[in-house]
Amino acid sequence: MSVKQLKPTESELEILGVLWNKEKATVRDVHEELAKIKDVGYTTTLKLMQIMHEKGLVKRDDSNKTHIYEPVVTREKTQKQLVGKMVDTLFQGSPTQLVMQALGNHKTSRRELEEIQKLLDNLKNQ
Amino acid sequence: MSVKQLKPTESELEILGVLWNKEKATVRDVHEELAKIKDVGYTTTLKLMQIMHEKGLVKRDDSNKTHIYEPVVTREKTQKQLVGKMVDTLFQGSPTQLVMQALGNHKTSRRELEEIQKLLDNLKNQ
DNA sequence: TATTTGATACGAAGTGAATCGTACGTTGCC
DNA sequence: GGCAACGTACGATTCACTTCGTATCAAATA
Repeated sequence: MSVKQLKPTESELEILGVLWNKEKATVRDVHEELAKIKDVGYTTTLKLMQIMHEKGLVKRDDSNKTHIYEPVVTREKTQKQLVGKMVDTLFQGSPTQLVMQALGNHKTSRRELEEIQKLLDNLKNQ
Repeated sequence: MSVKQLKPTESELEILGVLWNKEKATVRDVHEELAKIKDVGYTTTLKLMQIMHEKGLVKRDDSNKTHIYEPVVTREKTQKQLVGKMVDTLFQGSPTQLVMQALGNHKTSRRELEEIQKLLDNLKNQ
């Protein structure tokens, strides 16, 4: 059995988002991505990534002066974890309600609707 | 324009969940519900509900000694708000990905699948 | 009436997240 | 060599959330 995964904080999620997209990245890489969308100091990003390392959310190669970070937790696992929590606390345990909410409140392209339809057909035939 | 709705905290969501189900409730009502699922003191629940009142998340009738609380924010608005945030930070802006996640990782009854199918048909025909 | 019960108000402590300044080391020029 | 640039480490602060103890008041009751 693996260690129970702990919930990333809001800021940690932003950093994970960058790491998931880039696969690997330095603190500066991550910071420059974040700087595009929020006003934050370099050492803040550094500190957060160090903390994430302590928590085991990311691993790093520190054999060189400039450390290279990569995510440990996957995007899918994290999505599953947080969606599950949201279903529990906000949708009374009904993922269907969540689906209805998400579908009802966003514009969805025909292409995407077809994709969902395919998954739905699969689920129905089993 | 209305005041921007602020995000309820984890504990506040638990309390809102009770209030949404009961429509109205006293602190004791809420506390007894919460006590079923977590170990917490009465004054803690009281304090939280007072803070929620200050924030405008709930309103209360304090014309009697025992105050009666009811939610100001609706379940639907709150769901929409938090789902929207989750789509942004965890699903790269794609509600479809969230739908696939929710559908793929939970057992869903045929009855519910039909319900989703109905909504999907509606969306397709417009 | 005196006591107990049950309610609100509120201060204060504990905790965790986020932020940043400063110290310090290494590398690469001039 | 000396300086500037760039990197990590880390302490200290601030802020929000959570928790609970204590004070206080009002109502019910013995």
